[in-house]
Amino acid sequence: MDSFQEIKDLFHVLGNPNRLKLFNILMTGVHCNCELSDQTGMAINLISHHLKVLQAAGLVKSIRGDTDARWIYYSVNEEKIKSVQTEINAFFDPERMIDREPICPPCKTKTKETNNE
Amino acid sequence: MDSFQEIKDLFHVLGNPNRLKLFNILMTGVHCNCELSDQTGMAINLISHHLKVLQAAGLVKSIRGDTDARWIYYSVNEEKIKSVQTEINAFFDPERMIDREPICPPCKTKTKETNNE
DNA sequence: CATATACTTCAATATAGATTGAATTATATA
DNA sequence: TATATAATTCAATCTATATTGAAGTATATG
Repeated sequence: MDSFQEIKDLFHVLGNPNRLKLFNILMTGVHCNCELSDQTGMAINLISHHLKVLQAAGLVKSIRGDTDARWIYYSVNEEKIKSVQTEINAFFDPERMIDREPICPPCKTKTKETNNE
Repeated sequence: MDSFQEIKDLFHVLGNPNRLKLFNILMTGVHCNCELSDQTGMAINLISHHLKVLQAAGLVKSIRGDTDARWIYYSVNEEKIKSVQTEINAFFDPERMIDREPICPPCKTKTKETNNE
């Protein structure tokens, strides 16, 4: 997948405020479902839905509890976070900027000529 | 404005694929409206709308042409980009992660106790 | 001043996807 | 095995906002 596509997916997934809120909590460490519910006030099934999207994007992972497998613990995928940082820094890199002249007049003129013939 | 709010706004604004596409082009330098239209295939009024949102978020700025003031040239706000980079690196900083124990069992037990009394 | 060009604004519609409540699945425990 | 708990899935609805076409504004030019 090209890097623009990855950036696009990232922004799309984290563009939702509730999803971002959940991800932000997970960035501070492992949390169980009930903690996420307590801290956000979101319905449990809604949390479940958003975590699934975050997981599908590779940003988050989950493991079942070892003492009680009904509980599920969520955390960020640290490898993915690293690559996200790299990608995003490249995306916002001011070095991408080129000192250019917009070609506005030429492209319009061309159109005009074509129409006038 | 707190930094989470800024991150939230950023992701919301760039969460739209067309807006991201426009911003991505502007990251490579100044462009006129017609170039943006050529490169994206988007309707001119739609471009105008999205640029306005990008501008309201402080990400993009525009100036009218000096030879012909009908033309408008768009570019990214470099100062803003710098602060965005800083904020976003802080947001994704793995150092935020704390090695903690989810408190799932306690919080449920507490609820149960309260209900049983 | 009238017409053309570049762009924006407005109002209406379309659409993706967020949210909700109910049903379902997985695990644990009496 | 029956019941309770934790979480997910499903189907239906709601909502924000993207998109479209038409009208409006600003600037330029004959």
